[in-house]
Amino acid sequence: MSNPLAGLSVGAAYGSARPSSLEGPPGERTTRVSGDDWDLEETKPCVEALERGLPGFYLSCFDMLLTDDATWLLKLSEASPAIPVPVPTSAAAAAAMAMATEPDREEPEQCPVIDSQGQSLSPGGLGGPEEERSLEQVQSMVVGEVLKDIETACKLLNITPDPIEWNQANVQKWLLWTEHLYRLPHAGRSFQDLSGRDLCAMSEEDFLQRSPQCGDTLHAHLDIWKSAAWMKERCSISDAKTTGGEELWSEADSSCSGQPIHLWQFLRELLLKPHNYGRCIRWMNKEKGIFKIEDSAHVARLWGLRKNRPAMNYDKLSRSIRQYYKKGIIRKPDVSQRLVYQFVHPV
DNA sequence: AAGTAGGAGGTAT
DNA sequence: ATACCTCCTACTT
Repeated sequence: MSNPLAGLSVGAAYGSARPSSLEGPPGERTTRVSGDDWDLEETKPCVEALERGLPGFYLSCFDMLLTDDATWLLKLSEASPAIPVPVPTSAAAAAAMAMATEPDREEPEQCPVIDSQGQSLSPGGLGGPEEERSLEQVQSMVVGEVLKDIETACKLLNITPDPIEWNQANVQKWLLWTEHLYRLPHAGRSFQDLSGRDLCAMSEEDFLQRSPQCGDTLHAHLDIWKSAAWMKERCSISDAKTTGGEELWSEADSSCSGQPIHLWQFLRELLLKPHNYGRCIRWMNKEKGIFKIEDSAHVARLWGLRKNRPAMNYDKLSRSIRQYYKKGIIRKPDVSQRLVYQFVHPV
């Protein structure tokens, strides 16, 4: 309950943390293009290492990311002097998350999940509960490490965590940083004239257009930052809630209720936080409950994150919305517009 | 191309 | 049974 990250799914990033028997449901109709993206090698040892106290959790991928080449630092220092040496503690986790958040790249049918809805704070019993608990530890640890990394990067680059606030120079710094961290070819020039807001509005295709080699990777990493901003917001809200008591948020936020969240609740949560999600979903007429999905892919991704469904997309999300027509929860407004829906019972 | 609509079969609780 | 998730076809914008 006080865990601000309960209900947050980073399970996708650790796709194979569950036994392989869960790898895919029987009877699925399409072939899984490639499961490799969802299998972090040596996950099991990693989890075990975690349980033992963790040092070197990310080591298998970490050494690859370390480098003594510091030329990038020189470039960066032009913009922000006196920078400490960065230590990307959770670079591997971030990379894994990048894969997970990248929308529909390969559409894995189903990947094993860490169910973050299960409020399994049950005392460490045997077998199942124990495993559940350790998976939760993994989850929150990954989230924590990713947030920490981003915080470090922010201090280092002197930029804000939320990409939307970046100016052109900030964007360049972030690009340089990301390119260095993940050894990507330089593409900064292709993004020269863009603010953070521009960047956030760009689809993966836009990224690829500007940088065919690594546009997809950059887009995925930006997604991590966006998601992190989202998580951070949740944290602060949760903290505020525990100190401040029950108010408006508690009614809207279902992440603490223990019940699996419904899609309509989730959409309303997003709508109630325009500061964070106004870019992807917003009220057109709050009184009438009419809202517009501005960025269908992003909303779908958020929903997939929340439900541990990495293969979620707008096609599926919208199908679920359409199931609400019959139930009288959501409908199309009288004047039907693309991506515009209406709550039948607005609050 | 992306969105809309709804059938059909599947999973998880 | 409920609430999706996934896949699909047909149609519209």
